[in-house]
Amino acid sequence: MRRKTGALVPLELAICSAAALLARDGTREFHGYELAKTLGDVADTRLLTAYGTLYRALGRLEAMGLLQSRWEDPQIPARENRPGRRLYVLTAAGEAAAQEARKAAREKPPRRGARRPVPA
Amino acid sequence: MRRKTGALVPLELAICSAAALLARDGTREFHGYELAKTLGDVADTRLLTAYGTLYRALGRLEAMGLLQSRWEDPQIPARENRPGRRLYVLTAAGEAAAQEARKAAREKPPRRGARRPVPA
DNA sequence: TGACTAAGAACAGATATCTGCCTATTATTC
DNA sequence: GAATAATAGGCAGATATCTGTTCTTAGTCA
Repeated sequence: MRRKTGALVPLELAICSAAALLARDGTREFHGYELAKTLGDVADTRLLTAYGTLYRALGRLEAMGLLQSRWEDPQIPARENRPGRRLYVLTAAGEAAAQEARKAAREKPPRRGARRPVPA
Repeated sequence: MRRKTGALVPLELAICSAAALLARDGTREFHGYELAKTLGDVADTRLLTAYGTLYRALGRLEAMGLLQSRWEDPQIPARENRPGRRLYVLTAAGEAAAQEARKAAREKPPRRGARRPVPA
């Protein structure tokens, strides 16, 4: 779907909002799989049927400069016998964009029938 | 199934033999997923239905000292956007044990109906 | 020879991330 | 208001490795 330039699609907004909440709770960095589970708890599960969708959204957000990512210290996954994680942080721009998008969403509520992703 | 102490079960023999062949072809180090595909090409596919089986066998072989493992340089998987690999090498003991096991297998051929893992 | 049992094999699924291909939806254009 | 173009979303599967649980079989002992 086309997007209004500068606007966030619902999933992207959900990610940024969840990231902001996590940060407020002391978890500044998060990884995709973790976020998926978090979103799954809080929001409409249908958003998370496909991980591919989530990771692509994360990639877009990083490309837009709203998230920043780095690979965790490789010693950790090796020690814990699990795949390495890509850790994301919400940037200041991301925080601002999400705030903006939430405001826009409040002012122009979703068309009836539209699923709202995450109530944050 | 119980094992005669010091003996190798068919899958373990297959792994050691494949490792020896790979080494002879210039690939001293290999990883589980790679080996699975190799075995799949060469041997009875039924051996490879479950990766779990293979990784446990690799773990046993390492515990026996017939294989040695290390995690590859973490820069590489990060650069190539893929999970990290655990790299194995066949030890001298492993080479000897495999030779021994092959000799034993030749001298006492498998009971009828038994599937032989890899002809190497 | 037959029952017992230890341990390997199979099955299922978790952990994390990524890509290719097709479908659905949205913003724009006419 | 309908047609078009762009792109997000869904589906499927690859890349690698690991663990819990159940099934099976081979070695051992009576």
